[in-house]
Amino acid sequence: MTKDGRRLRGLRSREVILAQAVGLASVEGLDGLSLGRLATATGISKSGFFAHWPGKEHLQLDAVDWAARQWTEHVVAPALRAPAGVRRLFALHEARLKFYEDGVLPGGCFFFTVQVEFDDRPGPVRDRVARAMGEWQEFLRRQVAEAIALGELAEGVDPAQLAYEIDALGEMVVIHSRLYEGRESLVRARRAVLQRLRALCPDPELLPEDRP
Amino acid sequence: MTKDGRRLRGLRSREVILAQAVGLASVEGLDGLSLGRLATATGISKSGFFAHWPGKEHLQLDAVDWAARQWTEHVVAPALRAPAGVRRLFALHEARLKFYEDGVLPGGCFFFTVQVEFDDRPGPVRDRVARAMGEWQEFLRRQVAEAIALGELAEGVDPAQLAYEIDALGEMVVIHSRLYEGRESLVRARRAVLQRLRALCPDPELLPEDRP
DNA sequence: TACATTAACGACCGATCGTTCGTATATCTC
DNA sequence: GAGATATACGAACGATCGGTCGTTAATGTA
Repeated sequence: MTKDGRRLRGLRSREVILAQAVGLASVEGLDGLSLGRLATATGISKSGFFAHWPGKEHLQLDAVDWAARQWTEHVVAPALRAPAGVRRLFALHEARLKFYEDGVLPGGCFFFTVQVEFDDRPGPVRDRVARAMGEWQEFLRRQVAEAIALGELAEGVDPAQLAYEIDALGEMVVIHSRLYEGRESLVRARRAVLQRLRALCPDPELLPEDRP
Repeated sequence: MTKDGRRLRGLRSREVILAQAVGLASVEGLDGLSLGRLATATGISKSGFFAHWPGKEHLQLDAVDWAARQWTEHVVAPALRAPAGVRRLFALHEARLKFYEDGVLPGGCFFFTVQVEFDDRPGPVRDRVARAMGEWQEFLRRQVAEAIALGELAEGVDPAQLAYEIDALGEMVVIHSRLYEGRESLVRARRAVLQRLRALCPDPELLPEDRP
């Protein structure tokens, strides 16, 4: 019935604005991103934003949710196609590296930039970011725990500790690869996790070889 | 001869300004830090800065150098008191963790914040930051190489790879510990490196025990 | 068809940004 | 002591910030 009405058009604008906001924020941060620049980037007037959000902060909150959804689609969902256990764990790590390598976001990683920006600034945005990242880390831990339960990782492994290390190597790529060009950082992060998992896995054949 | 003359007073002001700038920048970034706030924090008028630097960017460059000197004094120098090899390598990691734990800088780590801020923004500040961080990583690699040369690490170890992993675990602490309070992140980063080094070291007795 | 809602705009607001300028004064050099 | 130099200031600049307001027009609802 509705052809291209006011409501649908509004939803589309919302989507365009949020996508641009997440992309720009991955470079200059959610607060560093000014409404003026977002306006010129989207072709929508500054004051037009206030038809969708009561203020900048609400737009920021929605941007965080949008970025979380994007992360789920690009990283979590593809990895879930791998069989549970150590293979899914490594697929998760590789999907993340691919996300960075493909340059899905111009700044590399939205959450990385935004969390550094807000970690010392209490408020709703910080809380939302912390929650989203907490859920991701919890998800990582659960994958490790599942691999242990399946007997695909040594029993002595501490899920939280291993998840922490894998996450650290993933984050480091964002830092390193942006400051020094080249794929070196990607290769190192991949090798580090692969070596670690193969060493802890009773059946290393489940994982790709270390030096193909 | 000079009691408390213009020149000496100038040097002191410079020091006060840079110290404050580095502290504030560790929280809100070098660009996020505004001259107005720096003025109220130091008690020196905004326009007074221009007696020392021709513009904000030059102040930022000096702040990077100041932060690098601080890092050398607080992290590198103490670790150099440990004997070369794997002990010095681990002392370096521990000195870094202590730097974060002591809260020397209100934002945790100057270079971490600033590099995220500038990694997508070409210019002299970015170059200076990249150089300082490159020197630090090169220094780390040399410590690994020396440990191998001394026979304190297995021969197959790739210095760049191991240095990369140690650095990643150190950086992760800044992210993690600021968003989720508590020392958990410090403990994990310490354990991860300690386990890794003990596993690679022919004489693990050189290093502290894993679970004291 | 009548009326309320929604999307979007341009003009404008006070605050803050980095920066410039003229000025005052204490210190260094000669 | 004279003149140059360095430190620091207050006032003001144009630009940009997030945000308000009144308005227009297309759409949704009745």
